[in-house]
Formats: sequence, C-alpha cells, structure tokens
Amino acid sequence: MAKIKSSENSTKKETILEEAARLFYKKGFNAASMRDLAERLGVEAASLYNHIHSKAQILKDICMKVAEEFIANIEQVEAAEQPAIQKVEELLRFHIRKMIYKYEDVYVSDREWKHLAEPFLSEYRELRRNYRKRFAALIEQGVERQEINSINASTAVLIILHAVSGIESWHRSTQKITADLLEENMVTILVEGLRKN
Amino acid sequence: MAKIKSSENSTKKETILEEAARLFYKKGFNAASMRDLAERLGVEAASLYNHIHSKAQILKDICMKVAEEFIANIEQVEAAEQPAIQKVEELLRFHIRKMIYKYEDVYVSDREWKHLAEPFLSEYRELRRNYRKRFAALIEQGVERQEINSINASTAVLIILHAVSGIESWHRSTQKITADLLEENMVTILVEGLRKN
DNA sequence: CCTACCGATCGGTAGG
DNA sequence: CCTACCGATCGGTAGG
Repeated sequence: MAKIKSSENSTKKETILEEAARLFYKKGFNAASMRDLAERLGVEAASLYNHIHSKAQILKDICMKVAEEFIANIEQVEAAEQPAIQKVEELLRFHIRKMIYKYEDVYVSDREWKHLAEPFLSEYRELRRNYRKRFAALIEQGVERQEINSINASTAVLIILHAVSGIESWHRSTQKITADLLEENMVTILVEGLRKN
Repeated sequence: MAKIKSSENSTKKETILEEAARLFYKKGFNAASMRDLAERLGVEAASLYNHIHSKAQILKDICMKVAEEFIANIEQVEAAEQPAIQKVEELLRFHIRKMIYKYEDVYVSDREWKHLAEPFLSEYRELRRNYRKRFAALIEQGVERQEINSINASTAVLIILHAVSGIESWHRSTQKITADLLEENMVTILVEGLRKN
C-alpha cells in the first residue's frame, strides 16, 4: 500500500508529471513505460490511472504547460518599451534560464511533441509556429531600425532556439562552468552575432 | 515475391539503411517498427533479416557512418594551414551542408544515439566527446591568438552544434530561403558572434 | 523472399 | 492503491 509522496504544494498529479518529465527526458517518450514511471514513484502501474488518464495526456500536459509559459513571457516582452534588440535578448535569456532550471520539461516539450496525439499535435504545432513568428517579427523590427544586422529573421530564430537547447549538453557535462557564466557566454555569442556594428 | 529495389550503386543493405534513416527521422527510433520499415521497402518484415541482423544494428550503422564522416573532416581541417577562426568556419560549413543535404542521417545520429545498445553506446559517446574537444581546442586556439572573442570554448561548441541542428526546421518550413542563403546567414550570425572586433 | 509463429512488453481496465 | 488480466504490437526466428 505504497503511496505517491507529493510535497505540500503539489498534487499527486503534479508529482507524476514531474517524474514523467524526468523519465521522458532520459529515455524518450516511447521508450519510457508506465511501469518505469510507476516504479520511480513507488507504486504499481495500474495505480497511476487514478490520477492521470493516459500516457498521452501526460505528454500533452507537459507540452502545453511549457508552451503557455513561453507565450506569457513573449507577451510581456512585446508590450515593454525598449529597443528590439533588447527584446530579443530578453527572450533569449528567458529561454536560457528555463533550460537551466526547468530543462526536463522544456527539453521534453521540445523533442517529444511529435508524439502528441491529435488534436493536440496540431494545436501544439500551431502554438509553436505562432511563437516563432512573433519572435521573428521582433528581429525584423530590429533589422528595420538598424539595431540588428541584415539577416533572415527566421534563420536567426531557428539558430537561437536550437542553440539554447544545447544547454542540455551542459547539464550532462562533468566540468560545468557556472550557470551565470553559461548565460553570459550564450548571450555574447548570439546577440553579438546579430548586433549591427 | 516483392524485392527490395536498390539502385546500381548501392547494396540492399544500404537501401535499407537509407529508408531506415528517413523513418527514424520521422518517427524516432523507438516508435519506428520493423514492419513500418518493411512496408516502405515493399517487403515483409521477416525478409529484412536476410540483409541486416537487427534493428539495433541499423541504428548503430547510421550513427557510426555519420561519426566517421565528421571525424575525417575535422582531421583534414586541423591539418590545414589557416587561422583558427577560419578552421572553425570550415567546420561550421561542413555541419551546415551535411544538415542540408544528408539531414536524415545526421539528425538520427544526433537525436537517437541514446538508444544505441552497448558497447556502441559507450563507443559513440566517446567519439562524440572527443570530436567536441577537438572542436573546442580550435576555438581556444583562436581565443589565444586573439582572433576570437574571449568566451568559453565548450559553450561556443555547444551553441554551434545545436544551432546547426535547427536546419531541421528549415527543411520542414513551407517558405524556404535558399540553401546558400541559409548557410550564409548561419555563418554570419555564428562566426560574427565569435570574431573579435 | 514469404508464411506462420513465439515470447516479451506495452498501455490500459475490472474489480475490489 | 493492488492483483489479475486483456488485446495489441513489438523484434525476431524456423522452415521452406
């Protein structure tokens, strides 16, 4: 009669989602089994279904949660009064920090969303596309105002977003530089690559 | 009595590997089944085993082939007589072109290598680590010679390698800029981010 | 290259 | 939350 131990501030479902993110991060969605997950939580697989509906729903919940956070952030950044290049830098820093401190969730939503079931697959794809468009629009604004080098905005977005996902390697590396130094290095390389001299 | 159609220049095994790369790229290694693969090749699943030993071996062959290509290239670049920053640019361009023209193989080896079985998992991890070290060494050389901005070399490598994998999005995008323009844009952003003013 | 088939594992349910 | 279990699918083999 083992029980899922959840801390005071989170429900059992949240505890399951958290452990699932770690597991999906490590093994990938398809290779991770519900029996795997149950074992990590100290219960039998069948017991999980008292708290969640399906494996597919777990993935959906993780992906949508992450998507909402990024959308909320870009809305705030867009509304602020500041140069476009600074907006881009803020977006970049948000991505970096999420990848440093919440990397399992972000990584899973980034790499495993293809395994979402419809209609969430289409929905997620659309959220993603929309986010990237808005990100690119900020870069284009920077190009127009001559704050940013004349480059293809979509390419820049693609580089930035994928570069950030490289933080996954940093997590697994044995000789880590500090999180702050990592952030500054990334900002230096990526923002300087954009900035107009 | 369907037969695997292989072109003049390739064996049936090579044809299987090629189709497998496309399939693993699309679905991921675990979600792709041997029955999937067989169907795409127009034969029954059991027939594949006359040409390959196992699903695991297919992944291993793809990953090792890609690894060898990159290692052969870095050896050539290291041996050339030119400024470090130009060596870095050459490595970058090689990665970009591979991702443009052979993206299924590269993408699979990059994203699915975790599913390799031992001893290949350890071997591949080591090849990867070694390659990154050599890449980082070239960047460090550039920093010492003051051709490159003073940044953490490992971080730079991590950014560059992951940024390049973003070309996958470019493949799937509906409004593609040309391959040449993509390459120049990536080089601009990434190399300018490194170059010392 | 195919038919026929195996043992293992999967996500999930019934019922308590 | 557990025991017991199901149907589906998987990688792979035997034998021709």
